[in-house]
Amino acid sequence: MTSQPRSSGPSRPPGRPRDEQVDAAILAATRELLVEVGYERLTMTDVAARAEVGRPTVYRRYASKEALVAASVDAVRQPSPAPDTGSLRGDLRAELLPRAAELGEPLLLQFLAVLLVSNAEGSPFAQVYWRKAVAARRAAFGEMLERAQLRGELAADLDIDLLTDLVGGGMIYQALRPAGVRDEPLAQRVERVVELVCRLLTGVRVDGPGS
Amino acid sequence: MTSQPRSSGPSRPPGRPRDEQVDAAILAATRELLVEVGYERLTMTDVAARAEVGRPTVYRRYASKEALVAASVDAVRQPSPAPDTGSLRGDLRAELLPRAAELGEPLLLQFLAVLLVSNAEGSPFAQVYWRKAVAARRAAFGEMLERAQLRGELAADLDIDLLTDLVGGGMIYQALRPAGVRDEPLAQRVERVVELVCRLLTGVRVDGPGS
Amino acid sequence: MTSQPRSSGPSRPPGRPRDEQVDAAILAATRELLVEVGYERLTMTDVAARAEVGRPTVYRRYASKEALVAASVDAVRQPSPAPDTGSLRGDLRAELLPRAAELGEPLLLQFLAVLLVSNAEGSPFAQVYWRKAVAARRAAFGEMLERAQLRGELAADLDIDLLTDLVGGGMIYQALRPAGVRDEPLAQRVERVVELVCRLLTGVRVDGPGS
Amino acid sequence: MTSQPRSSGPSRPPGRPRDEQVDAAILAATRELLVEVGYERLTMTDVAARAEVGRPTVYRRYASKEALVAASVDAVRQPSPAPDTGSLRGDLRAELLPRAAELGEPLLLQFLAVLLVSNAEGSPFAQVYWRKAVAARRAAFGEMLERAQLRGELAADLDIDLLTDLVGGGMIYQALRPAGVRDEPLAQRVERVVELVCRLLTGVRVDGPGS
DNA sequence: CGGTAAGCGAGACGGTACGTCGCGTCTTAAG
DNA sequence: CTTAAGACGCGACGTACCGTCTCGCTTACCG
Repeated sequence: MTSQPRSSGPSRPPGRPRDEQVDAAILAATRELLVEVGYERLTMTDVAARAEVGRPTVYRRYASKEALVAASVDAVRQPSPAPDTGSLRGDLRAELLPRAAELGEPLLLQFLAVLLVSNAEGSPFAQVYWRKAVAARRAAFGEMLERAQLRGELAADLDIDLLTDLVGGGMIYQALRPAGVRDEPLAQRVERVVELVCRLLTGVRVDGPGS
Repeated sequence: MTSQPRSSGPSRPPGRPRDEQVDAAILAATRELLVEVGYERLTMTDVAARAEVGRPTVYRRYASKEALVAASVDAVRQPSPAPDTGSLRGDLRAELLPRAAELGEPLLLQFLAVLLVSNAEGSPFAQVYWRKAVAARRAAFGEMLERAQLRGELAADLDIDLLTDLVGGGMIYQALRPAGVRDEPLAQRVERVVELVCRLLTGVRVDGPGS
Repeated sequence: MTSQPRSSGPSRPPGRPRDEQVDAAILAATRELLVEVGYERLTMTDVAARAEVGRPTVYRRYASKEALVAASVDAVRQPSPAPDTGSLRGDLRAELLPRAAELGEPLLLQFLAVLLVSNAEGSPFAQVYWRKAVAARRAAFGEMLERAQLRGELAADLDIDLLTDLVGGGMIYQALRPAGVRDEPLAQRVERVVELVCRLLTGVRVDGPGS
Repeated sequence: MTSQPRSSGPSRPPGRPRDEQVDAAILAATRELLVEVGYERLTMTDVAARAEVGRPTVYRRYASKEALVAASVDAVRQPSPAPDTGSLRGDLRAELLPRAAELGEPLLLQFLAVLLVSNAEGSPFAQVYWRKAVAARRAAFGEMLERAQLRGELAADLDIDLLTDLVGGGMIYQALRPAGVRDEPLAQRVERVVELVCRLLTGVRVDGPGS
């Protein structure tokens, strides 16, 4: 395969090609350090050292620390389709519980924080990531809710985008509460949030509509 | 008797007391710069320069950038009691709309981001702030909901703490969405979230489950 | 004695008089630290602390570190008359050997170095001290040599000022050679220098002028 | 064969080599500032600025101000052989007058002072320099005197090492006397010292002891 | 198969912020 | 008016990290 006759295509650029193992090592090192020390205390020098790579080799791939971190986290997210279990309750659980598990991973949590800080500082990277990764998830969630509306499980005039924000915010909020303040495991807490959301969305009925 | 050391009382410590104008100038400079350049690009040197103060004078008060920022924002929050308008809907609006206005201020937004980053990095400062500032707000909100439960406006078995998370997360989420992604003014968007929350909490039942 | 009726005289200035014990403590602390850590590493804070005195109390007496050091060393030198033993050799020994002993004291050595550095930097303090302390010693030495000339022990046309430089430089040079380079005790070495000076000044006569 | 590491030889270390122009610029800047403001007022920041170099670049080469100054002066001294004119008088003049000229240069003077201060503070740098630079000069001077002894111009039993100290001290003393105290140019004064030394060493006997 | 263009590890470079320390001045309260 | 205590403005210190550069070497392709 090495002497493949060009086949056609964009005709690989001249010179030595980039080492893919280096690519992987850099991203892995970044993720590890991100979890271990956090964004602020992560240094390019440390990343290069852990990846057993020269510092310029990192910069050849990513122009800045911010870009490196973005890429390292981006690479870890894999898309998954919106669940379709047939019931709103089932869909919600199928969608949100895995999401909660992800939030429990320190890497994603860390990244979330970075995203927010960068965002607040007007970084372009935040917007890019938001549109790319967050928007997809939101769209899936939205479809899920629309199906529930079609089935009549959910009030048809509820603003789905708004609802998505509410549920998403509620979920993320759990993960961002400092560990020392939380009194129960994240997973359990999130489970209860999911239950609450189900109750609210399917129409609470406090003491009957009769009054 | 003349040399009696005032017996009890706080009896100021010896030496020149700290200049309160300096205190104020440092906090003001920090807030300004936080808004102008953001947390990462804020430097102690710049803070000192803007406050027209020596750098060690800043460090005398705050051991680190993190502590400085925490204090600067902390000083800006003033407590307000939970509203009591007599109806859940009125209370929610009275409580949440001012909160939304605060979120619109770049300073608080910036601080929120810092809080999250610091938190993820295991900083003690995040926990302290959380307990001090956030917890008070949450308690007020909780009382508000409890009154609604007593009045029968809200299902008595709803977990108020959970509900608080959900609403709080939904609110904050609005503020943290990158400006470029938002399509309507923050205030207007939040108003709609409040409406949505009202509908959910008071038991939606738009067209009945029957149809 | 405390209630002495003013006696008369220049009518003591108003207010609390300066504490003379403080004066002494400051100078003593300075000398100790000068010997222990040297001029560069000596700090006003340390001096004040060791003297158990506030820092401004030091500054009230001495405007700068340089002035403090000058005063501290100055206070240790006491004048002594030029010896007059009747012979050049006796006078030289009587004058130079005590001087050598002084050079052995770390304090004076340290001060000498400071004097030189300050001098090279054009400090006024160096000149003042030079004129005050060094000049007196030089004058005494000069008188000694003049008496020797009158007695005919010393060539009458020798430039005494020049001779003083030569002998003085030779003496100081001994003290300034780094301890690690010296191979015999300072006192012994200086004794031999004195002997050499005596031989040279009284007119060496190698193998007769006849040739 | 292609990857053979050159077998023996110095074989440059990996990485970018140090910029020799930077080396030179730093030393030059140091010398200039040393002359302009003196040792105490010389700052690493100023050196770096004048050399148009980052501050860390200076620290990469010299761990401290002391080491920097040592190197900067060290680089300026070039060895010269002991003169051999055939007569003690000629040799003395040939050796000492150039030395006096050097002493007239502010740089060397400044350095001399630093040497002394550092020495008194127990710095290793002083001893190193002493052994390296001073010892060589002393040896040359000693050889010169030995030749004079062999020729019978100088008493054979004079201790040459001691004599070297005496003459050296006398010379340096001239340079270190504060400029404001000196009344004639350094060069002229030194010339007279040389003359005096010649008279003393060759056995003074101006008008005989008889008169 | 030798040339050439790029990748690579290493590390120096200019710049900038950090957090500390010392200087010399000031502002308190106590005497 | 002196004293002890200590805050203040200033500015240097030595360190760390950023992002760029320059080395000598290696690795692929391309003629």
